Amino acid sequence: MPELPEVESTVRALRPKVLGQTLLRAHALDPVFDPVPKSLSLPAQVRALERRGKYILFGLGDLWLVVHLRMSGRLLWEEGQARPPHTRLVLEFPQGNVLFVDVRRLGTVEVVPEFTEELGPDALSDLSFLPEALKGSRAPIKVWLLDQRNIAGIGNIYAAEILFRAGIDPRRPANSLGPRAVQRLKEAIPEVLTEAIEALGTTLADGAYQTPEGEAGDYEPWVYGREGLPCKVCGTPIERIELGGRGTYFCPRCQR
DNA sequence: TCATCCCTGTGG
DNA sequence: CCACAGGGATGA
Repeated sequence: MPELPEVESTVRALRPKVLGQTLLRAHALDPVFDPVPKSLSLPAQVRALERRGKYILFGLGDLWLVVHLRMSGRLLWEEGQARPPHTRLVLEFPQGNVLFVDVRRLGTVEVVPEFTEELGPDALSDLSFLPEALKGSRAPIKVWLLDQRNIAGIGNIYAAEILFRAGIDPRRPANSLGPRAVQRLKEAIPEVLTEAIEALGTTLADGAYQTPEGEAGDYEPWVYGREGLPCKVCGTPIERIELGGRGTYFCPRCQR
């Protein structure tokens, strides 16, 4: 589910709840996360809450509690005793709890002294590296955008949305993009991601994603998940192909 | 660079 | 029943 806009929305909603607050206890409801409470020295004050790509980092004393939501994870803020199905980990604060909920159990929570993931520049940072970086790869541009070592934060929904906005066929090799296409891509990335953050992300029909306070995201994809439906710009049916093992949606007329 | 796997649920 | 799902690690 969660890509940069959903993760950023999650962090923004949680920051005022937990920044500077004291994590009193951590409680694993899934044996996979038993090591987490043990490896923390509690109570500890939350000195930072940050997003790096799609990772969420809680700064706790000298340690980082690192969360990756993968496909179906989410963090909820719960002031009562409610424990939704598939709650895996509870972080207890004086005024409420942060719940890590994850149906598919692909998400990860780790405690580390240092964050060492090898991530490319954040998708919302300065993108002037793009032209040179793209020259070095023959991978389809959509596959390139999904590789977090190239650029961090873009996932399957927004890769499709960004390439639609930029008018680029997702199958084109990265190194085949001319200067004008690269420029459009460079502009489309922050435009799409910023709009999605303002909408609090994308909540698909299954309703799996919600903000920590239970709100749905309002972003409405132009192409993602719209196979066979008319392109909102030109009316041509949206196509679905497979790229890099993932479903890939695009408008064959608007994207070349 | 690809398929495969991790895991669970839903929809066709 | 099978296909597919917002992500990513792994090994061939």
